Amino acid sequence: MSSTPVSSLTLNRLSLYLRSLRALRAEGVETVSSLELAARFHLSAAQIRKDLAQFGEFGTRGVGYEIDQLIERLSRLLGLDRTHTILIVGAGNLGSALARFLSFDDRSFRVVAAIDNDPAKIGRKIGDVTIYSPNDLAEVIARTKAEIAVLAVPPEPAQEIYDRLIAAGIKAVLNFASTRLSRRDGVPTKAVDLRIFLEELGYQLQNVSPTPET
Amino acid sequence: MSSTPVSSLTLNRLSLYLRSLRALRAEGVETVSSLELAARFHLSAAQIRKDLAQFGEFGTRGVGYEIDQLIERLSRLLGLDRTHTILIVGAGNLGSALARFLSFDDRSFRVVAAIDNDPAKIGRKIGDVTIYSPNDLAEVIARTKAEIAVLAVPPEPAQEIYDRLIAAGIKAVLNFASTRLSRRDGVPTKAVDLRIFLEELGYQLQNVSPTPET
DNA sequence: CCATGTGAACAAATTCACAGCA
DNA sequence: TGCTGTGAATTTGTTCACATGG
Repeated sequence: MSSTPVSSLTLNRLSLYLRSLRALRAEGVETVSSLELAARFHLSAAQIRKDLAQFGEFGTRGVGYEIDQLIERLSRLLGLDRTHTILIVGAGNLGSALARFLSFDDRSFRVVAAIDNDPAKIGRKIGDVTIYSPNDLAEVIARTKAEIAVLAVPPEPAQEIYDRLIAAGIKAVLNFASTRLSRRDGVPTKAVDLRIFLEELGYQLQNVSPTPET
Repeated sequence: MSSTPVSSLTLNRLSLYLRSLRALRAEGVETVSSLELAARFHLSAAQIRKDLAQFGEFGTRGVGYEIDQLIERLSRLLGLDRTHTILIVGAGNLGSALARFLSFDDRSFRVVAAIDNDPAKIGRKIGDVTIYSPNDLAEVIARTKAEIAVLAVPPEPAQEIYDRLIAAGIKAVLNFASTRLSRRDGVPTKAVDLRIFLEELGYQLQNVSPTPET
């Protein structure tokens, strides 16, 4: 099915385009050109066209893009037309916040369970989400059909837990632990390292006014 | 002072190198070559050398890098040798979690205050961090000398709050609101969009086993 | 002799500019 | 006519390979 492997950068922009398009639709706009979209949301027109063109011809020359249709197509492309189930691993401060935060109001993502090794937490709930013991990991994943694990545990046990998650059938991992995981082939894994973002800002702060970064 | 503007990519790798070096130092290692560092932490040796060389000659040929010295220099470079003060803006789920989570045990970053517009929260604390009213924004920033704002508010008011923060003297912003901010020149601003990370994984999940991304 | 530091080759991503179609 | 879709040019980032110096 897939022709060229799509880069992370492109994918992230598609999410952005989708969000922008939804905003326009909410305003009742029906058609938009790459130029309008770019001007409105601080993007690059040429890039929008390049990104979209990778997946087929979405627009009509001389007119632009039909918004509803483009939203529909991008949603399908990103897999947002079905629900992805999320398992929160580590119900500390960050894990709990993510459990609530990622309970978006839409149909694309749903937090189905949480795991924590603190006996005091097991059986309790974060909003609608129940916390289970690591002992029940495999059972919980099987029962809830959790696909994506959000790893919010300390760095030390992260690798071991990662391996166990994959052994138990998890299909993708979003890793908030500040440690480099050796990744399992075929399991998309994305690292989000909050400390590194801060350090980048720390650097920029010292260096008066060089080009601010994204 | 600064010669070439340093890319975000390079900067983020420097943070990674620093972390790796600290791990080595904790093991009592005193000297390391780019090759050893690369092998140990799944990095590229040539890239380590290129990245470091941007900032002067750090190593000695035939030997490698003296770990303590390199840690010292990288810390200084990234501005980690002094404390950066953080203001949490929005004390909802995410903001509160970040307030706790970013209270690292080291000297580089310190959360000094939080802001929220919910009257019920004002005056209360998240760990050691007191929550203040948006009305006191300027006063709080002046008193605490907060440099970095961590924006964890809903998308709608994000732009307005961002502008107010900068008017009140904030020097850098880490933005967790899922909205594109029009940024103020000279104020480093970094967006962290959790939704987009998930959507990327959502895409990869559909597309069986193409190259997993970082 | 050995690992750094670096120019030169390569690869990836972005921007330009225009041909071609509605 | 106007905007898409795209090859070509450019810029940015990474890897290679080696001369240089401790």
